[in-house]
Amino acid sequence: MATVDPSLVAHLPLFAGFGTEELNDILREARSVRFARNSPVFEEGQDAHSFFVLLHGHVRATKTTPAGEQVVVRYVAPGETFGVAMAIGLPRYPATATAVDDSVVLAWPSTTWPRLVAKFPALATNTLQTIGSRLQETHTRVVEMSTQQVERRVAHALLRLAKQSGRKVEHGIEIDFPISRQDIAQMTGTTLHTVSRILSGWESRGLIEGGRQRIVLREPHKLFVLAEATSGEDGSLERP
Amino acid sequence: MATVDPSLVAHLPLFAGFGTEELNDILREARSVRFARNSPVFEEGQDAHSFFVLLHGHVRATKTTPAGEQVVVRYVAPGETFGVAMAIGLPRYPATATAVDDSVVLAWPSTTWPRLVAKFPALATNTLQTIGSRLQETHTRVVEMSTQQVERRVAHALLRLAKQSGRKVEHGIEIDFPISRQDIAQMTGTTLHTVSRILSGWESRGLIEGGRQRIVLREPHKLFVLAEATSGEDGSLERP
DNA sequence: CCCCATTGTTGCGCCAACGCAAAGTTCCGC
DNA sequence: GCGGAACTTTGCGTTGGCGCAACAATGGGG
Repeated sequence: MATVDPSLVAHLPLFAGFGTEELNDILREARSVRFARNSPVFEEGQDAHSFFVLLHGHVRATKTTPAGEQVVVRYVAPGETFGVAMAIGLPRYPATATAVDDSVVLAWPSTTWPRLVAKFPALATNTLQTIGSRLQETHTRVVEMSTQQVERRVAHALLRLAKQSGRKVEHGIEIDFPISRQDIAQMTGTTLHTVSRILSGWESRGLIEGGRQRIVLREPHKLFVLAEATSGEDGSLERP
Repeated sequence: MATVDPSLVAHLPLFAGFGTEELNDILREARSVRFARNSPVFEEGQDAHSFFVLLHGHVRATKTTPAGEQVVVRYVAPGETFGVAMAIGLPRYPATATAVDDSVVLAWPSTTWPRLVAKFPALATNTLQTIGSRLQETHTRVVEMSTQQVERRVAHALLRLAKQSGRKVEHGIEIDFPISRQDIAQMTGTTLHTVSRILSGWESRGLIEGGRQRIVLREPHKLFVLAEATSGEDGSLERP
């Protein structure tokens, strides 16, 4: 069985502090799997057979409510771990993971986790930090949803996506995977229609450039100002 | 210095799988501290000098926005850990912790964490599970805020508080610590006024019984129905 | 015991955002 | 190259919940 080149993953947070020797030991247990665009990596409620590291592409994690509404939990960028349900004590995946672009992942059977952790305790502390960061981010999201109105939330979402998965293009920064208005709505707790209206507005103001499942930030700084605007009162500009 | 009786904490998730011997080893590093009602345990932005286990009382964790709005991150019940910033790699506390009732905590200097983890790797995995659960809960909250309207969110919040810190009383279940309308507003992302209106409505319907910083659930089941009510009721309509 | 700060209630006007509807646009498979 | 599915835009009417305001009730401190 051909294992993955350790140098490809040595820099990942999950493997911080590991040497080539140990990495090989860990990588031997993994297999690399390809997922075509729009195909599911795993589904909410399935038992958590594997945990993953994304090597290439982008993966979207969503939760579905009993009423059938979907909410985007997060977007996974290359290098990040996902599907670590077992590590946090869940027998089933709490969300659905979908490849939004052709993607390549490393997959470990969940059963290997306890053994790996026993042998390499740093895996647990590294994962603890990763999950901790995610908790922080999710709290930030709660705070935003509690205190900001939709336009600012959308601005924050775009800036975050650009930071995480932005690609420099001629006229600005393009979000490096297909993302629809609907997706953004599900990230920010609003509706497709409201997002569309907001983005249309921004496009006419030259802040962004839109397209089908495509967004380019042309004026990230102006977006940032919009996102951080202290609603208090600073005699700023609104509504042309 | 008198150490804490191991039998008092042996059942806590943080110490799952530990024997008396090991517990004494760990407890020797801690000191027990009392906080009067409404006094701060630590403040957002302070460096994370200690981590804690709540032995008695109740603690509220809040984040404050640049604009000065507060959001309640969670309520800590006896037996839970809090202030574990250092364990998840944060040099400063990401939130403010306030004793909402006279409380007693066990406090370890954050510097002891690495040493304790090195000696007792189970601490890391136990904490990983705890943080994982919190991440789950926070995601649930995001989903609720994204999809449900205020009344249902408030119902959920009350039910959760009752489950976590409810005390059986003659006429129902009372939330076991002082909690204001404002607090509930900050938990659910709405305003004091809206919460007050909702609770007044429920009180006149006999669902709850209110008072100053006091809430008794008289008809938890009816509240539950309200919280879970599938208003739209379809079952399947959407395509990712 | 009384005062006053804190907490809770409620009426009223308003607007951000939703829901519905309908049409336009882009992409993909056949 | 055609047809349909998926995605996007935009107008319009409605409304949940916010903001303001004024008042009432409660309980702790002096």
